Amino acid sequence: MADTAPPPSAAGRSQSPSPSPSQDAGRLPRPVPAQRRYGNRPTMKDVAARAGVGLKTVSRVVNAEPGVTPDTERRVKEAIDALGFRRNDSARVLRKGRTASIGLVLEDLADPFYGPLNRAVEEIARAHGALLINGSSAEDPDREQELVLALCARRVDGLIVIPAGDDHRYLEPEMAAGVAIVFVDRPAGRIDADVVRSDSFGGARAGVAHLIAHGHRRIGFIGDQPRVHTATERLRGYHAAMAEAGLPVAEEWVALGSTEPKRVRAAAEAMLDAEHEPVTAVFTGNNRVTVTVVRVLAERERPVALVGFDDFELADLLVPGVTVVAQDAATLGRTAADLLFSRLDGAGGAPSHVVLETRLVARGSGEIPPWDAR
Amino acid sequence: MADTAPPPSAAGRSQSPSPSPSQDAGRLPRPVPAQRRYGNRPTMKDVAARAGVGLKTVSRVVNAEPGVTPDTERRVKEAIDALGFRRNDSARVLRKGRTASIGLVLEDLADPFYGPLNRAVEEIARAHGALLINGSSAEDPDREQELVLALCARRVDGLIVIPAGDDHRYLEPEMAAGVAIVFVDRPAGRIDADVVRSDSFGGARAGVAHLIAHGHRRIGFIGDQPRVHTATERLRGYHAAMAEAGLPVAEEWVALGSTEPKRVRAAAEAMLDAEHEPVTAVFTGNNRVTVTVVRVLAERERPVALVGFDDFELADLLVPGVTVVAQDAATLGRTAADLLFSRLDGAGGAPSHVVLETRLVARGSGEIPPWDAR
DNA sequence: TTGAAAGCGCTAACAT
DNA sequence: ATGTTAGCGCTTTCAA
Repeated sequence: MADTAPPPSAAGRSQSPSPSPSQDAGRLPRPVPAQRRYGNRPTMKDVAARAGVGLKTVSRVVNAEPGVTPDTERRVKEAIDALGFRRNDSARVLRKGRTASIGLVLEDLADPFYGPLNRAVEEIARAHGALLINGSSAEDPDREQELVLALCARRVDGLIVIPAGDDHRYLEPEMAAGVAIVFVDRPAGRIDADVVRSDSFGGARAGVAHLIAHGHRRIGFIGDQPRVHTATERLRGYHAAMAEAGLPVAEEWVALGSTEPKRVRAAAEAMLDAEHEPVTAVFTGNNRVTVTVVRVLAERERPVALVGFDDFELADLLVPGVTVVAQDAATLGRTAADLLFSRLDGAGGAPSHVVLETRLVARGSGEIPPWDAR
Repeated sequence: MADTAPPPSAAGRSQSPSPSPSQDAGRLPRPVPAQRRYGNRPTMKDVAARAGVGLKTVSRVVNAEPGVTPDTERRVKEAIDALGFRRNDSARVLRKGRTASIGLVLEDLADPFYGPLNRAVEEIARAHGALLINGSSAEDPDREQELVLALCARRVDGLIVIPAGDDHRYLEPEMAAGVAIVFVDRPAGRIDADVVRSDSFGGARAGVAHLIAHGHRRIGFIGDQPRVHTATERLRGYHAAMAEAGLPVAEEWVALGSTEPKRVRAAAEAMLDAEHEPVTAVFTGNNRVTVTVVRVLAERERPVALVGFDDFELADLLVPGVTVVAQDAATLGRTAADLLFSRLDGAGGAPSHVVLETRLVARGSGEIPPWDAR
C-alpha cells in the first residue's frame, strides 16, 4: 500500500570500541567464574546475603507468603530495592510447571478484524494473571505449525489458534500432554478440539438472500482461498441462497483466491465487465476483499450492489454505506479465552463447538436495485 | 453479549494411579516421587532412557549439534517421536540466560494504527528467532508499569514500549541490568533512552499551514490528553503554524482530552457552533479523533475543512476524502525493532533519537475553503 | 519464624 | 562420539 518511507538516518551507530569491559584478565584458570546470566541481575541469594537472612525468607517476602516478622520483611524489602531485584519468572516457571502465559496465533496482526479479538483475549488473560504471547501465521500452514510448536516449547499453558492449515494432528502430543487449545474462527483440521466461530454459512446465506430480495439474479461471490474453512462455508451459504431462490450460478460468478488487492480487483472486474452475463451485485467473503471491491465499485458508473462479510470501521460513512454481515470479533475472542481458561481451571468434557450468530447490517450498498431491472 | 459456552463438565481427573513410571520405586523414603510438572511431559532424560543413550546425546540431537553418529541420531529421533518429546524452553532459558523473546507494550491492541506496527515488529522479531509477547496499557501509566515489569520478570531480552506514562525511572534498574528498551511514538519520561517517533510538531505545523493556505483563519485543534507527548507536540505545531501566519488563537478553539467519541464530539460541536467565533476548519490530533470528527462533520450542512494526524484505511474513499498528515506505522515499528536488536547484538553508544518525517496527503477535506470566505 | 537441601529440565564444561 | 557433573534461580519439603 502506502510507500514505505526509508528510515531517515541509519540508527545510532555510535558505539565506542568497548573499552575492555571487565578487568578479570590475568587470573587463575577458573573455568568460568560462575558468571551470572541475565546481565548480572541480582538473585534471591544476593538479596538474602545483603539482608542477612536465608534464601527462603526472601522467597517468602517476594511472594507475600505468611510467616515473616515485619522487621525481617522490612530488611528484605530494603535489600530488594537497594539491589533492584526482580524475581526471575523463568526459574519460577521451571519449578512450578505453569507459565501463566497463553499463546494467540492469528492470521495477520495488521488485519483490523483481529484487533478487537486480540484485545478481548488480552483482557481475559490479564484478568487471569496471564501474559499473552502472539504471532501471526501469515495464512501459511507451515508457519502456523512452527509458531504453535515454539509456543508449546515455551510451555504456554494454553493456546488460542486461528488456524491457517487444515491438518492439526501435529498437536496431538501437545494436547495429550495437557496443553489446552481453543480454535477460533475456523475449526481444527483432522482433530476434534474446542472451536469458537461465527455462523459463516448462515451469515453468507442471509447476505446473499438479502441481495436476491432486492431483485438481483446475477450475483458474484469473491472469497478467500478454498483452503480456508470460512471461505468454503461462505461459498456454501451463497450457493444455498441462490438455490433456494431457484437461481442458476454461472461459473464466472465465483472467484476464490488470495485476498491480495490485485487478485480481488481482477476477479471483480472480470465478473462486472463480462460480455455475457455481468453480475449486478457482489457478495464478498471477508473484510479484506470487501475493502478492495468498494474501491473497484467507486470507480464505475453503473451502480452495483454489495454485501460484505465482516463489519469494518467507517463502513457506514462511505457513500453508499456498505451493507455487511457483521460478526463480533471481540465476542469471538472473549468467548474463546473464557473457554480456554475454563479448561485450564480443569473443565473437562467433550470439545465444545460454539457458533455465534451473525447480524445483517443494511447501510445502502446492499439495497441498490439491479441496474438492468425492468 | 453472546453466549459464553459453559465449561462442558467438571474436571477430567482421569489419570490412572501412575503405574510406577520408573523402577526406582521401593527405595529410600523419598519425600515425593519426583512428580513431573507440565502435565507429565517427557523430558530429555526420558528420551535418553528410551533410546539407551546419555542425556547429553539427546541434547545434541535436539539442538542439531555435531558429534553424533547417524545411527545414534536415528534412535534418539525415534524415541523423541514415540514419546512426543518437546524441549522445555523454560529450562533452556534458565540455563542460557536469553529468552529469545521481546516484549511489545502498546496503547491499545484494537487501535488500527498499531496493527501494522505490531506486525512489523513481529516480522523483525521472527527474523531474529524471537517471540513477541505483547499487551496494551490502555493508556494507563500504572498498567504500563505493571505490564513492563511483568515482562522484565519473564526476562524478555528487550522491550519496545509506546509509553503511556511520563515517568520511566522505574526502568532504571532494568536497563542497568541489561534489558534493552526502545520507546516508540513518544519519548520516555525522565530517563534518556532510545526513541523512534514521527515528527509530530512538524507534521502538525504543516497540516495547519495547509489549512491556512486554503484561506482559513479560525482553526480548531482537537487532540489527545495533555499527558501524552504527541498531543502536546502536535498542539505546539498548531500554535507555531498559527503564529507564523500571524493568526490569533482563541481559547475555545483548542480541546485536549480523552479520545472517547463522546468527548470529541462535544468538543467539535462546541467549536463549530460557537456564537462568537466558530471555526471554519479543524485539525485533529490522531486517527481516533479524526474518525469521530468525520462523523460529526458528515451530519452538518456547512462544509468544514478537516486535516487529521495519522492516515487510516478508507480515508480516500470518504466524501470528501480526508486530508491527513500520514505517519508510517510499519516503518516506525520496523525501525524500532531493528534498533532494539542492534542493541541486543551489542551496539553501544548514546541513546539514539530517530525522528521520521510525516507526509501530507491531500484528499479533499483539507482543501475546502472557509464557508465565510468573502 | 526461619533456613538448608533437593530438585524443576536443560546446557556448559569437562571427562571418557 | 558419548557420558558425567555442575549448576541456571527459583519453589518445595522438611527440619530447626
